[in-house]
Amino acid sequence: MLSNSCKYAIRSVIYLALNSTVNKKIGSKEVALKLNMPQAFLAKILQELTRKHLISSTKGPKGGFFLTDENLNNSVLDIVSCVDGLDAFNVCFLGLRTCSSSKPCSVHHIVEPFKNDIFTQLSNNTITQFANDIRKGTYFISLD
Amino acid sequence: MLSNSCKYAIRSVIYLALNSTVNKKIGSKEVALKLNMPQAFLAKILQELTRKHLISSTKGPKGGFFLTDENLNNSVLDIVSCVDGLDAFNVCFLGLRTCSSSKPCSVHHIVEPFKNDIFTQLSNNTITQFANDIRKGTYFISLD
DNA sequence: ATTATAAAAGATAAAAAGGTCTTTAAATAA
DNA sequence: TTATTTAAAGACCTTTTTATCTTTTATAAT
Ligand code: FES
Ligand code: FES
Repeated sequence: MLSNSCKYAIRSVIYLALNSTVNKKIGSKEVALKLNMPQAFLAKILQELTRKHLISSTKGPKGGFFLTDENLNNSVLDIVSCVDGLDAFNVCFLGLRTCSSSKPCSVHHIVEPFKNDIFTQLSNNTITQFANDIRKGTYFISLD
Repeated sequence: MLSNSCKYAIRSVIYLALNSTVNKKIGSKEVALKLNMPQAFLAKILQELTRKHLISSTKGPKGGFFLTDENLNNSVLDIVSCVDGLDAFNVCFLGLRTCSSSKPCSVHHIVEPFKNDIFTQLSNNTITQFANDIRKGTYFISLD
């Protein structure tokens, strides 16, 4: 459902939420290492997120990526929207031209509630909230 | 979640279930036309399904694709398994190395029930049963 | 000022997915 | 038996995704 790039993006942003501050910026190298992602590829993705103001960065020594309060208040769906777009939430599981309850495919009744649930979960929660749940140990984002 | 090829495959097989018999074989041309799929590409997919005995075919005049009783009793998951494999049902939505309730990602509690539901729906129902629901008008597979 | 550091930019490339085209083989109808 | 029809096979092409490498730019520490 989500592209590889998008998965990398989400986990990276949460990692930054958990581990960086404006005084402790983190390089793409560390993120890639800790979350087991291809470094150069991740750098590109973070670059795009920066361009779209979903994360922040500065160059040079002690530079790197970090999240401002504004960045932290974005929803995870903002990340998805930025990297993949929102098409995935509108398409039919079996490839019908449109996904709708008036002309449902054979699995629509299962798929639609799921799409709604996941959409709600991703749009109603900020990066901070996702990060907090990781901190608490409720959920996980790394691979160890 | 499913590849394009797999979506084509599922809808085609259901179309064959609804419209073909051993005495009324249907060419890839008709299926492609009726379900709005690229004909040559679909031919390749049907070819593979034939090789794996999920559908049947004969060459020559009055030849084409059709389903035997045995074919009709396959589950839709058999199609998915043949075309895409079953990986999609095991991977983590956010890209963690493993998807498990013991180390869940932030959306696991939503994704896992969905994966189970859809897996059950696809594995517990035969092609015939899917076709019957279409016949009844409960669900749809074409695009008109 | 100089140097070291890290992101930005951009060119390049490998792999996978999606799709087309041509030739060959099998079956049937005439 | 010949012509016709349709799937099978296989070579080829395009686009998207995933990824790497090199050069440039900004920044901060010295
Ligand atoms: S119509 Fe197929 S998922 Fe909604
Ligand atoms: S751990 Fe992410 S979907 Fe199960």
